[in-house]
Amino acid sequence: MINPAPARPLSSSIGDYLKAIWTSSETGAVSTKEISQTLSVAPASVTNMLVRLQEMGLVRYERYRGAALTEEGRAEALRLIRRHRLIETFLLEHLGYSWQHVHEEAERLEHTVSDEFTERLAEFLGHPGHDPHGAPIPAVDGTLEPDDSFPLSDAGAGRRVRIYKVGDDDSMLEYLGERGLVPGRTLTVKEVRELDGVITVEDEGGETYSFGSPVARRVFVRPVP
Amino acid sequence: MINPAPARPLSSSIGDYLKAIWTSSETGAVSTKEISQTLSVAPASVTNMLVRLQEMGLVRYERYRGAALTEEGRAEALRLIRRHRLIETFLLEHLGYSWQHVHEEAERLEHTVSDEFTERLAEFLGHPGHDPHGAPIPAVDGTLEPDDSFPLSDAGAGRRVRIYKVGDDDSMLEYLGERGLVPGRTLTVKEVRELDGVITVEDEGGETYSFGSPVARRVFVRPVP
DNA sequence: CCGGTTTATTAGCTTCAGCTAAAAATATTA
DNA sequence: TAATATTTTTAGCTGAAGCTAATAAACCGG
Repeated sequence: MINPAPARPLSSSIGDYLKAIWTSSETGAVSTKEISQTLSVAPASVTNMLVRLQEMGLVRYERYRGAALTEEGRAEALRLIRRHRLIETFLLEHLGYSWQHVHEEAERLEHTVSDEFTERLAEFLGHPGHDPHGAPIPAVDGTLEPDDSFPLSDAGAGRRVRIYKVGDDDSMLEYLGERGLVPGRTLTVKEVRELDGVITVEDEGGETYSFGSPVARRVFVRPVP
Repeated sequence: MINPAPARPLSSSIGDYLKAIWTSSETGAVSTKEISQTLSVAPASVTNMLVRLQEMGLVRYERYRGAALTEEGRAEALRLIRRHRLIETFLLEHLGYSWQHVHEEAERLEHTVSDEFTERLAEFLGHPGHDPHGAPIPAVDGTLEPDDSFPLSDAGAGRRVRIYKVGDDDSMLEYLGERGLVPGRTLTVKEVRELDGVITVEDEGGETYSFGSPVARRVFVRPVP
């Protein structure tokens, strides 16, 4: 069975939990506190919800030990992320949204929209593989392109890299967008200054730019062969 | 103040009540029963909600006497209807939805979408004045084109009429759409049979069609000068 | 104008998803 | 390792928005 719709439609907050867990679960289990912070919800509420999510089979959870998604939970999270990214793409490319406003709107819409809407939208958009931040869009069958990118701040001097995606922090996006730091751009790292982490890069036209580490940590790149 | 956004975002069920009241309020106050049926909700729940809606200033309500929208309630209802019809237009014209599926999706989306989304979508669609059923789309300032159409079943023999809108009953829409009974079409009424209410019309190409009264009551027309 | 039918309301309960405050478990550090 | 700090859980509450069952008002036919 590929990507079966959940029996009962999941409430929007359930989806928020799944996404939050998915996002911060690169390293195993996720703590109550972490979830509570991502969702701006009291820790006690998180505990509560985790118990329920476990009963629903979406999460594995052990008291005082944190939570992780089950296969089913992961599938549901990826479905939401697919929706989110497709919707973002639509808002940015067709409705002229600014990067600042997209995220919030997409966040709300992704919980409301049906599978039919999602797939028709995908069709309308020409089945994009990435959203405009460069983040890969999970496929209908729950497949997600492996992500081997790393922060620009970790690239050594002399490296040639291509921007893969940019973090989706609202104010940062605007800043990066204005400077043309968008996915697909190829840069050569000229210098990484030990002292303060300032990194200097050169674009294809020979222009050079310098960024502090807060920026460099939010621009993800991959090596260019 | 033109169309002020409500202080707190209204929950989706509140919107459902407002729309339900608006829709069945051509003749003054709306009864608890009527609302209860439109929304498939127990009468007791309706009473409950009406009290709250009154406290919020969206509805005028007197025990045992029914409810009517206040100016504020009406404005909110029209805002939702504007959203609904714009969304329907998008789903039908750009995502290739069938008339059957549009309504449900639009119903859910209209509660989620922001004003910004609505207006950007209106822009994207070229600020249409009517949705694809022919129903007028309320303007941003809450203005709604007066509707002087009447059911085809009430048009006397010999009348020349233009289809203005078609009822949005799901199965009916498909039926009508297949026969090209869409808004804008001009027809001449040839005969209205007393006995069973069957009405025979001729289109501009000289083709004739006959419809029983269930259909004829759902096709709204205006006289053609 | 009285009695029955229909429609509305009240009272009291349920579920969801949050909250606070207090208690318990785990982690850290002196 | 003991004391302190941090994190997590438990217990119990809140507010929406629904529900049922019982009661009350309004309407209607004889």
